[in-house]
Amino acid sequence: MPNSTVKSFYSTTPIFYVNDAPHIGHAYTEVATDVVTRWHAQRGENAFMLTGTDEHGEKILRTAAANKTEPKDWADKLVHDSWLPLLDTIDIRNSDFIRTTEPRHEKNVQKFVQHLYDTGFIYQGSYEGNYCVGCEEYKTDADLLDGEGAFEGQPVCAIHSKPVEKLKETNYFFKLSEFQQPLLDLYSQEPDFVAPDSARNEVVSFVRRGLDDLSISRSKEKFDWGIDIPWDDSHITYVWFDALLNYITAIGYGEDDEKFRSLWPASLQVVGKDILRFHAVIWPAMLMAAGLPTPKQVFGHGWLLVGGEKMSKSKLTGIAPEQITDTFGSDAFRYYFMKAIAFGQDGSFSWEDLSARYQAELANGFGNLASRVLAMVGRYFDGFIPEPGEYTEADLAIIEIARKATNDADDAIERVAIQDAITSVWTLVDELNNYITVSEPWVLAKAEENRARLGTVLYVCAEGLRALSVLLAPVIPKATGKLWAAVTGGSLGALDDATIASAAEWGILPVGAKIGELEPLFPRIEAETEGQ
RNA sequence: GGGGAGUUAGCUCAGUUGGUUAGAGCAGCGGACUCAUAAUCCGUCGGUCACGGGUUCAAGGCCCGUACUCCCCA
Repeated sequence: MPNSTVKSFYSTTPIFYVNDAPHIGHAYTEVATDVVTRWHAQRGENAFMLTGTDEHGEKILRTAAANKTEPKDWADKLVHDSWLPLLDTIDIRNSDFIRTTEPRHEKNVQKFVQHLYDTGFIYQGSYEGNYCVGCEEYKTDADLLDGEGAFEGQPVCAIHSKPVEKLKETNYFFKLSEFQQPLLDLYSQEPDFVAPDSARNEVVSFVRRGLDDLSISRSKEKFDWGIDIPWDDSHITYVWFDALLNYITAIGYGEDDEKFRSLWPASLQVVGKDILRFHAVIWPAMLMAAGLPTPKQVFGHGWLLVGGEKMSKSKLTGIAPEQITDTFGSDAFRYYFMKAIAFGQDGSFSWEDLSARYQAELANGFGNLASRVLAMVGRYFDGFIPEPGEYTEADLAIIEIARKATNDADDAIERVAIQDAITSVWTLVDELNNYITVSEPWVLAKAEENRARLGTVLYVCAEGLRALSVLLAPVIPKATGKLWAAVTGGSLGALDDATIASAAEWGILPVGAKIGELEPLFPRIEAETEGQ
């Protein structure tokens, strides 16, 4: 429901290459984008998150053939068997899911390409080079190695170790070279366009060295699984050119101007650092050529390292997200990767660390806090939220911490510093646990004259839980949903409707509300050797 | 060959523009407490900030070099 008076926040993830097997790297990108987007939604903004699948290209055509099926059927199967389930596994709340084989995409990619052709940014040329089918791109000599074994004497792709094919074709080229200066201007005028700084530095130095025009078509003689070049049906669009355009075709480019204008330019486009160049160089150049605004920010995040190495299926360290969620749940998955790793830097994953943080932070820190507070409200006040009396210094300190945690976390999200945001929120978890110990409600409960004080202490605790439900909802939506339901007892409506700002306010929980039951949010996990 | 990032307590990491005795969490050790998922709270142990030079009144932070790790480009 686009509303012009409400700020919009449009975020994107890269689209999954449909042939890949989902692993925690994919899930990591999705979760990060989802957390930031949910936070903006919780602020009351018109938040829209896009993800999807990239389904064109020679490799998919070949895989489909190897599986004795049509490429579209093959992609259908993978989307439904792998990618949609992945989003469910890690609790992603995307607003839309674009597939590059959908008419809304194909048709409007053609419009875009035609527009660039008409305005002279695309021209015909010829290209000769060594093509690697695995990479789906031409390789320079430096990318090639001498073949070994069966491929003795042939140049092979350094990545795939398979022979490259010598190809010469007439192609259409995008005048990327004309955008060197405009891109450099963009980077300097909008320093946050590429983040973090390390990524920005790489991009800037790359563009400073000059840009070559980019081949954006492939002859159908080779394969024809792609989008036709509209004025020349002997060519199809190069997969990357096709794929990048998903970010605008999904939101109405070419056919729904109102929707498109309400969301574009994107606020945040999250990518892994391996594909940063496509998103921070080629993509903005394409948009400039078409006269469209560039996204506010392209954020390149780091790799997940397993045992010190980049995780990949070929190194057999690829980990399927369900391996983690089956044992720990989706909330723990989301929390762990967001809290343990500085977003933007490489980070190491280990089962030991995951397990330790689950136990120490989620079960003992947060989950147990919820249990002890609700148990005391139940035991001492029959489950009714007590009335607070006059606040002492200790109470006011908690109120202030809730306010500060909210503001600090909000600032951190603005910088896409997800880890910092959670750390800020966690100060409230820790301080509440501390507050309870110091306030000793179980001692107060022993003497009737302390009844008022006991009520105040537990009201402060309950309000703290209310604030935490809101602040942690973007990260651990399932657990906070249960906690919210229990602590408000339905007195404050839906958690989704509670704004971030309300977490910084005090005294919102109605006195006399009946709390609900709460099962342990993060039950202890006995087996410590899971995940082999 | 060119460029970028990194190397800080057993582990994972913070350390703004250089400025008092280098921090956190976890793990370890000692204690307190019992509302709670044997949870919580307090205290404590622990670092020649990769190595070698240099600039400075002052460097984990700046400069030069070396080693190792990773990434991008050619």
